[in-house]
Amino acid sequence: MRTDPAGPTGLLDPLDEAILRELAVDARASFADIGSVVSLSAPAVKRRVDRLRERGVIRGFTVRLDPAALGWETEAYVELFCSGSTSPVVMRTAVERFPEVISASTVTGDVDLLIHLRARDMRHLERVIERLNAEAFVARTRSTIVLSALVRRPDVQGSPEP
Amino acid sequence: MRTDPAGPTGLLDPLDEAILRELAVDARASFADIGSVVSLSAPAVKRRVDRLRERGVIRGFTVRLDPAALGWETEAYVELFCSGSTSPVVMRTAVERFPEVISASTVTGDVDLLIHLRARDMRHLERVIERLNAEAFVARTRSTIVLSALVRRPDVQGSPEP
DNA sequence: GATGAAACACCTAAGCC
DNA sequence: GGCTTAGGTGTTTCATC
Repeated sequence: MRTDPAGPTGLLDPLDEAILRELAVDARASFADIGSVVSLSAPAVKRRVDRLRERGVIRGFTVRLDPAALGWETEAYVELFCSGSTSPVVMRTAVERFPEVISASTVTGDVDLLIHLRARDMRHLERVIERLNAEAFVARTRSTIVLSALVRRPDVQGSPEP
Repeated sequence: MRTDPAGPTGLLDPLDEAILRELAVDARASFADIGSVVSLSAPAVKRRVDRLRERGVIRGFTVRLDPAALGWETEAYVELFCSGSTSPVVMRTAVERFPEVISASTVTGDVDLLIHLRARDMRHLERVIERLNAEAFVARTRSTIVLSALVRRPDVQGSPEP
């Protein structure tokens, strides 16, 4: 078995890190191209990528889209205050039905659920907020509209485990 | 020039939409595989993908990583209240230096800057918040820690235009 | 203007050392 | 981890509609 220099902490081999950096920049890069950057042969890169997928470090590969080019011009955070003690499963099921939702998390503090979403325009956003407010478990909402995006970096894109 | 069924609104051809859906699920899928789903030949798919890249709809392809598997277990939102009228450029420059920051946006409301970040653990998060607080233009911060991620969907991953 | 078939170069994947 | 090879893929060209 291969010695894992990362150990149980989840830290990675420097070569694995370099490979992930290249894949983050261009996930369709060939193993040979990645290999020439990290000084490894193509098969060696493939083996490491396969292993990273097996380990669950790599969840998959996806396309980076420009939402504005697709007509999604409005971005907002909507905080949900829930009535009584609503279970996370109920929240998740309800919120998942909205294609506008990018992420939804239960959080510490007054707010029960923090939602990050995109809408085509303000009119669309208004309708989404109304529909969120209409959910049975939602007591009230508080919205914050994004004025300008200063930093945008890659983040996890896989669905959370059930 | 090609007739754009999308028009100036930014909406897409149904075939382009289908191709983007496939790429969102697996950005390393072969053009032939995508073609068999959308009923197009591999060259036709490639030409459409090339055109989507030229148009800026596709910004690139990236890897989806599991932060927990990489040792990033803590996720939080930090709201920054800025002293006086700090320019967005100053905010951006300062915040960009933090590798922990996933996104930073100027927003409506009391808060001046909303930051989404990941840290290895609570101790790490605490240090990041301290460092953010130490920035010259930061009056105070308010933090919200993510308890559990209910929904996580792909979002833009390209850097915002300067 | 867009598509599909074919040709070639390149890459992936699975075997070897 | 590198090398080799067989099969698959990306990319270009060309004819067709």
